[in-house]
Amino acid sequence: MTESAPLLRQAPGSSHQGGLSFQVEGRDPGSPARAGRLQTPRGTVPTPAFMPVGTYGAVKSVTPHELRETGTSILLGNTYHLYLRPGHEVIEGLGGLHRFMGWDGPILTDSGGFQIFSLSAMRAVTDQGAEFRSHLDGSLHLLTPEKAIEVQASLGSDIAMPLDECPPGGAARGAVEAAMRRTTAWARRCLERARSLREQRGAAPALFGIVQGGVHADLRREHAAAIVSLGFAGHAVGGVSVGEPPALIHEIGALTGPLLPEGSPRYMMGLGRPQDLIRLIGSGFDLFDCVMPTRNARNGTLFTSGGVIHIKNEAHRRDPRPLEEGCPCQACRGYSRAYLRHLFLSREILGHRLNTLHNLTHYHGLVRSAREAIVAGRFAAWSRQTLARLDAGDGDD
RNA sequence: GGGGGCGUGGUGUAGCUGGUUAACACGCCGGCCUGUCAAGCCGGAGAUCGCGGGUUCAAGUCCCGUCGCUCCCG
Repeated sequence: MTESAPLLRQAPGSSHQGGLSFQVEGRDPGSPARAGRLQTPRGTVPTPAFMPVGTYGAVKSVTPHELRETGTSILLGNTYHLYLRPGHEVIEGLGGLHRFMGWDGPILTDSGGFQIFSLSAMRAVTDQGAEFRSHLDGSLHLLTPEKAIEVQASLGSDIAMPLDECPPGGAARGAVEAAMRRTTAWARRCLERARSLREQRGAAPALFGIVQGGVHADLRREHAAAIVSLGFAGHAVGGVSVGEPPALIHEIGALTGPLLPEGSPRYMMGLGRPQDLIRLIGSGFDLFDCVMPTRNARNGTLFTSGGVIHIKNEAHRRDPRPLEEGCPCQACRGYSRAYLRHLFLSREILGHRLNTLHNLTHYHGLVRSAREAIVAGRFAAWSRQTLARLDAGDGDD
């Protein structure tokens, strides 16, 4: 973990790496898929990796200790939410987000760009930044690219995301192009602010660039080139699964993944279902985050290698079996589907916890299997078989 | 014994002075959820209105009887 041999040969601005290094340890001969190791000052992340979403400084219903048990190696936190509550300066005063929430592993923070998009009813975006109203109390705030970096730095984030503009799936081409230009301009400002912070304080988060471009192949190519040229420590694809036809998710991934540098991490933002992760790993992506395993757990949808289980369904009322035979999670080790169904229908918080632990364990197990398959040189077969099981089953086999 | 109130889908209730396919909540069944305003959202099944009779073009909605529950007075 102390070794710091940056492999960002393609990235000219290696001074922006913020203590990160990334090694590719295995490649699939038939696709861009690779297995790697992302080293951060707070620990190593074997890739492909899934990042549970801890918006408010907590992965809902579970503790950091339990997250470790599910296989979590890196978390996602959120600038927008923590800035509004309790306030980044409060967290900074208490020793930073890691100490505040009791998680000592790496944290990647989202910039708030997605909230500008998803809370669109209460915002106005200009070149200066995004002016928005708090969803908590209606107060007015201005989030600039510089501010986004400052907030993430004071949280103590290990990997910060630049402020970007994420147009909705149905956006007109012109709007997508405008969002790209703005995202590029903001990316430069974010890099500059990170550089100056590093000079002032001696430390600043590593920064990943974000590629926009909507559903247009030429725009994705153009923006990938623009962002890659700026020398980020890693690269993300944003603006995916924001309302466009689902089939395009994989097309965008297949096109854009290989356009990003091989020597640094590739992050597909906000994805996805297990099927999506498998395909995107096949397109060369290393990092993912998504609310799906945690939110769906609380809403009663549980993931297994045979497909999805709706735990509230009548079919599970008297089912003594675990969700998935052999799953190492707390829920599968100790409880029946019938009991989990009962907890869900009774709205017991234990149900939310067990369901969340199961879904995260399943997600981490999935990407770990992908990693092992890549290292073993059998990713193509693994991918085909795993997808086939998901497509065939309903989880109740 | 006398007087009053109530009986509407599984449960609890709406249904104004009678007028199209009886509403709501919860429950039940099913689905959705992709950089979390989300322990959330959407949909479906389910009552002919205690029972019998009457008035009326038309009754859950008025009248009579009856059964059940309930309150008050003896």
